[in-house]
Amino acid sequence: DKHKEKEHKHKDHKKDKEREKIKHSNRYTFFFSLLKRSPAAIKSEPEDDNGFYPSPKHNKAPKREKDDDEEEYPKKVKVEHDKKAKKRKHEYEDDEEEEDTKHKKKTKDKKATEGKKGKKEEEEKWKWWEEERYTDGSKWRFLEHKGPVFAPPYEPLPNKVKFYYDGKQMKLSAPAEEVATFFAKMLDHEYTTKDIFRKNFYKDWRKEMTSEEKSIITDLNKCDFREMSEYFKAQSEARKQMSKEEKQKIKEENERILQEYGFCIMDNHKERIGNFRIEPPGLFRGRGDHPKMGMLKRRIRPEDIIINCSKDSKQPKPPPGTKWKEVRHDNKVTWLVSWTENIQGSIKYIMLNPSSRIKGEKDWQKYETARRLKKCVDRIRTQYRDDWKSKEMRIRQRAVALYFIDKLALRAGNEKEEGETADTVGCCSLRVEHIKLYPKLDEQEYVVEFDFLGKDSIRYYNKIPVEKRVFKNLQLFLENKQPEDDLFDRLNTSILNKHLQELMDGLTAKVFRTYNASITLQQQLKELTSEDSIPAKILSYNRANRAVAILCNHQRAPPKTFEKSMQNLQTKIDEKQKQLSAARKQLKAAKADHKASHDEKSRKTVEVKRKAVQRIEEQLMKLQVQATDREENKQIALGTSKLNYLDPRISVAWCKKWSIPIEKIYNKTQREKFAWAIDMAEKDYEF
DNA sequence: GGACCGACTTGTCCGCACTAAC
DNA sequence: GTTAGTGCGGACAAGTCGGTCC
Repeated sequence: DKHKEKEHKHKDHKKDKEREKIKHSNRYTFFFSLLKRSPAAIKSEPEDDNGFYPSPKHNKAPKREKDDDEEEYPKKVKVEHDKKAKKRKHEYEDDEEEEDTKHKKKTKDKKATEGKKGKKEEEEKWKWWEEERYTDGSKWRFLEHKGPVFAPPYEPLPNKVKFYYDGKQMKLSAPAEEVATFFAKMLDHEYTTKDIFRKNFYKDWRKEMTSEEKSIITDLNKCDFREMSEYFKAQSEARKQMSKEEKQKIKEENERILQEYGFCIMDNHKERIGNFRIEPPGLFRGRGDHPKMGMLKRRIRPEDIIINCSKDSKQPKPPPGTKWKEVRHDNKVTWLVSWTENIQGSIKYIMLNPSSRIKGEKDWQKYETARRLKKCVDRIRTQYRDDWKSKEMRIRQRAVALYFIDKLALRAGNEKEEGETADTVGCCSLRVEHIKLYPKLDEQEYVVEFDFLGKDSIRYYNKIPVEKRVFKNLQLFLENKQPEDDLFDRLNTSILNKHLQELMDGLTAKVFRTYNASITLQQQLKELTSEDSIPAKILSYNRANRAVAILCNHQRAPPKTFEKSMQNLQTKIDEKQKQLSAARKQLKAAKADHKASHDEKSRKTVEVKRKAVQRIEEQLMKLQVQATDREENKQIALGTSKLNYLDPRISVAWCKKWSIPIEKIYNKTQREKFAWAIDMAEKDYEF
């Protein structure tokens, strides 16, 4: 627990530093140049969307879409479960005749060779995507779990660890001491020097003090936490030095807890829970310039917990001597446990792991919605272009905002309560101060410069030429406004989403992000992949992935060890190059030798040397590819887009098409999350 | 129509365990 | 066997979006 706290501090400190760096860097424009085809290019070529549909003969997806529509209208469609399931299965098989029988054969053979164990594993892998879904809005019929795992109780400091106030030693009461340790653990970090942090901390700390402590401690600056801090450092060091046996013991204990609390039974299936541990108390550290940083995140007790499970299940027991706040049986929601957090007053949940049916279905549905957008995106684009000319200001604003959301993959931008969170914005909440207009900039006309902090206070900086009409509209929106005024004063996310709902059922602002991300991946893969070695193909994949990450502005702080590891790689490349030239020389010599002697032995030597050169060339190429990939990835995070925006079926299809093992693209967790896609997508899948 | 709430997705970060290299 | 490097997975903050109430 203590260890974790410390880690926290570390994280935040580093984060701050990197943010600052990012703020002053100008790499964005550079990275946009990496995008072979910017979203703008995609936009101006509407023909891309024509003649693009999969042939129904081999593609399973179009059928699935129907299912999706059905789920969109759960109340309207009521079909008997079994019947429908059978029907669907039948359709599925018809559809896949050839491929499917092949597949079946394969799995049969596999089962036969793997024997009993393999069979068992096969059975354990439940293909929920081949089953019927609920159409009545309920999420489950049966739910049983063991409740949450609470944070370990506070362990008071040993007496030898002292706290000093104004130079004098002072023994704190347990509650005050606990909060003090939270601060002590963060001592090395910059934000303990920040005014807001200190102020918030001090205020909340006082609430935990006895009246006597309150009267003595009146100034945070006179508090000396250094001994505490040293103690925790020593503890974490000791933890690292633990013997193998001790570490093994801890691991086993964790595994035991996982087995006991980490799974639930939902509708006849054992499913993995996502986060079954309750967050430990500590000092809140939001991201960016958060007004609540330093506040005390209080300990969650059983009395704060609401349990959700089915009536006929064995209810989880609260710890001895305690009670749950409530036990409810709501099958219209997916969570198992919830509580209200004290910093923002928001509700936190324990839900299932991404590999679960309930999350997977939703994910699949998300991509189906994005695919429906693909079919009507031309119409929508035509319409918003028309709307740029509207007589009504609100319609023009809506149309320009939608253009940004589509072209730049901006987030919707809900309003936020001022003073409650860091000052960040999305599209609808952009302010005048966040954009600059340049009628002409470096050979380009009508350039808009965006500079704002988005989600997680990550800076979005981009200069982008727009169409003349958009530019003129923006000038109009800016008229008579102060920098802190809203750019789109007649628009908010609710208006925008209502409009989008009218354009397409289920359409909201974020669907554009999903759609543009997935379509970009598909296009980039088509463009970049060529008949080449597997590492080169994977580089192409990563580049396509990277184009999406740039589009979505998914950044990361360059890894601490980046420069060093880059250097190491370069050294390796240099060595390989030396090796290569040496090998070539040897080959040349062998050839000359063979020319002179013409005997069998020298011919063989030539062969051997030739192969050696080939092998080294391959190794060198692999290293170079690795270096390129890593360099390009320095400040870009691929994970978020891979996990949340890219239709996994595109990647699966690509792997199948180019005979790349899926493991090269998805790790174990990702394969579990995308099991549905891996199972259903064939090599000709089209998003 | 707007404040507020609830449910759920998206996002970044870091330590640690694992792996590869020596 | 040791060490350096890296990818995974957990933690938890911060978004989106729909619904309700007034």
